[in-house]
Amino acid sequence: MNDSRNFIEIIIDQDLQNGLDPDKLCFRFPPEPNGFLHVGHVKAIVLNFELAKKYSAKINLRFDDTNPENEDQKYIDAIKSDVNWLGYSWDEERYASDYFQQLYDWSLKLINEDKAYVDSQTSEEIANQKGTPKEPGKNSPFRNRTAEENTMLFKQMKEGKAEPGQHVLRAKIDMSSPNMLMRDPVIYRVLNASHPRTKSDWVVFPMYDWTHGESDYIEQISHSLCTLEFKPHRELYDWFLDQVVDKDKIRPKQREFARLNLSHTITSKRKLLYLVENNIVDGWDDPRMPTISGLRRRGYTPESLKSFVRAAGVAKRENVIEMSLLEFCVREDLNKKCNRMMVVQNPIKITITNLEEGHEEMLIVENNPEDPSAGNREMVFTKTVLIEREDFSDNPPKKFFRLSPGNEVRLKGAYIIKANKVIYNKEGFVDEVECTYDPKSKSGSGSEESKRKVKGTLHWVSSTKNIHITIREYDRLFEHPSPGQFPPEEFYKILNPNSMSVSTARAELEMSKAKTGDSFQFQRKGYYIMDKASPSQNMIFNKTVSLRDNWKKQAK
RNA sequence: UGGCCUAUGGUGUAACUGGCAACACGUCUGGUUUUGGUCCAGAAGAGUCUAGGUUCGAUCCCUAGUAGGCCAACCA
Repeated sequence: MNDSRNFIEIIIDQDLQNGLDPDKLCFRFPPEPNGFLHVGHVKAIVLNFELAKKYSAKINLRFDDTNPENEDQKYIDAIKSDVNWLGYSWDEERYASDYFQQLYDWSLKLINEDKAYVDSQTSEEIANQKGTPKEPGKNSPFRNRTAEENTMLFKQMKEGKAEPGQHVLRAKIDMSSPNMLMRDPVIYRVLNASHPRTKSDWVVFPMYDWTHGESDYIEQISHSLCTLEFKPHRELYDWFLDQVVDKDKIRPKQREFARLNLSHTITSKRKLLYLVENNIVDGWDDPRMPTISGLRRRGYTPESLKSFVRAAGVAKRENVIEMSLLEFCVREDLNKKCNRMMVVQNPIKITITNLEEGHEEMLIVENNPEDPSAGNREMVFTKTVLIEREDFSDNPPKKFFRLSPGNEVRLKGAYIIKANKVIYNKEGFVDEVECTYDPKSKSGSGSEESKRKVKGTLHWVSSTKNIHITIREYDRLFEHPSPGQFPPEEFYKILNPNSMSVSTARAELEMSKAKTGDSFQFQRKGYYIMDKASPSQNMIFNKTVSLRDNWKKQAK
C-alpha cells in the first residue's frame, strides 16, 4: 500500500518521463481566508506538502484573497497556524492580491485583443442571457464595444468611478459553449469592501477563474491540484493560460481529486460559519467542529490526522469515510504517547474494612505500558476508595468481570479486594460497598499473591486524596449520517441535542501537574486533553475518544 | 433537451496500465494481558453496476445502457 502511487503521483511521474525537469516541480496550497481550515483541507494540505517532500519540490502557501467581502486577517493567521501545527512549512507565503496589478495589465491586453469587454447589464440580465446547461446563451448587447471604449470603461471601474454592479469585465469566449463556464465569464467586478491587505487600493477585484491559473503561472506551479467540482473550470483555466503563457515557462496543469467527506459531519465553510454565527457551537475551535482547530482542541494530534487522510487515499470518486477510521487513527497514536491516569467519574464508595483508619500508602504505578521510558508515578492508597459505579453490581449479569458481592477484583496497581457487604441508601440504591483486601496481593511485590489472577481489574482513586476535575464529553454534532445534504436552515432538524455533556470527576493527585494541551488516557475510559479554558482549581478535560470497548458492545 | 466525471466486500483505497481481486477500518472467533485497552493468531464478507464485444484470458480495452456526482454566483 505504501509503495502504490495515487493517480496524481502517476501523472507527475509521467510528466517527468516526458521530459519535465524535476527541479521545476512546484506545488501550492491555496485557501481563501474566509474561514477556518477543516478535515477536508487536511487532505489537500497533506497531498500537496507530501508531494513536495517526495519530489523535493517547492511549495507555496497562497491565499486566494480575491473577494474581500468575507475575508479577514484573523483567518489568514488561523490558516497559517493550522498548517504549521500539522507540521508543515511552506517555501513562500503568497497572496493572489500580490498579483492584482499584473492581472489588471493582462486584462487590458485581453481587451486590446478583443477577448474581453465591459458589460453594463445587471447581474440578472447577464444571468438570463447565460442560457441553461441544455440551451445556449445569448450575446450581450455590449459584446461588441470597441477596445477603446472597453479600455476607457474598465479604467473608470478601476478608478472607482463605477458603482458596484454597474459594469463588469467579461472574457469574450463563446455564449453557446456546452460548458457554462465558457459563456463569457465575468473576470472583474467592482466591490466596495475593504480588502484585508490592499485595503482601498483596489476597487476592482478579479474573479477566481481569472486569478487562479494566472497566479499558478506567476508562481510557476507545475501541478495545480484541486477538488473535483473544479473539473469544468479546467477548460477555462487553460483558455486563460493560453492568453499569457510564454513557451519557455512552466505551464501549470490543473488536476482534480475527490474531496474528503466524513460521515456525520459537514465540510462546507459556509455551513461551518453558520454554526459559529448562530452560536450552535462555541466558535471555530469548538471540539465538535471538524475544523483543524476544533480537532486539535478535541485532542486529535497532527500525526493522527495525517495518518487518517493517508488511509483515506486520493482518488476521483465521491466518498464518505466512516468516523471509525478517524477514531482508530487517534487511538493508535495516543495509545503510544499518553500517560495513563486514574479518574473516577460516577463514584461509588468502597471501604476496606481490614485497613486501619487513616491508612495511607504510596504505591508505584507505571505511566504507560506501551512505553517503559515514560516511567512510574505514585498513587495514594487509603481505607476508602472510589470506583466507577458501573464497576459494581449487586446483581451481576453473566460474564460480569467487575466487583459484585462475594467476588474478587484487583484495584489496578494496588491490591485484590473482595466485596462483603453492600450498604443501601433509603431509596434502595447502593451507597457503599464494604470490602476486605488481601495484604499479600500488592501489585509488583513479587509475592505469589501479587501474581494471582482475578477476572477484573478496576481503576480507582482515593476518596480523600484526589482532585476534582471537569469532564466534557462530546458526541456527534449531527444525528444524520450525511448532514451535508441539508441547508443550514434545516440543521435544527438533525442536530444532536446531546452533542456535549459536562460532568465532574475525581482524579488521582498526580493529575494536578497537568498542563493545557496535555493528553492522557484515563484508564479504562478513553483519551482526554486538558482544555485551554481550564481554571487552575478545577481543570477541564475534553474527551477525545473512548477506548475500544468490547464489553459494552456485547452488552447491547 | 447539452457537456464533463465516477462506478471494486459495510466503508475507503489497491491490483506491476489484460494473467483467476489485495490492504486498511469495521465485524466475528480464539490467545496473551494487573486497562473487557494494547498486542498476537484466525474467520466471515465483493467475483469488480448491467448487457454485448475484442482476446487463449478483462476490474483493467471497445460499444451501448443503468446509477450517482458536478456545471446556469458580479463565491472560491
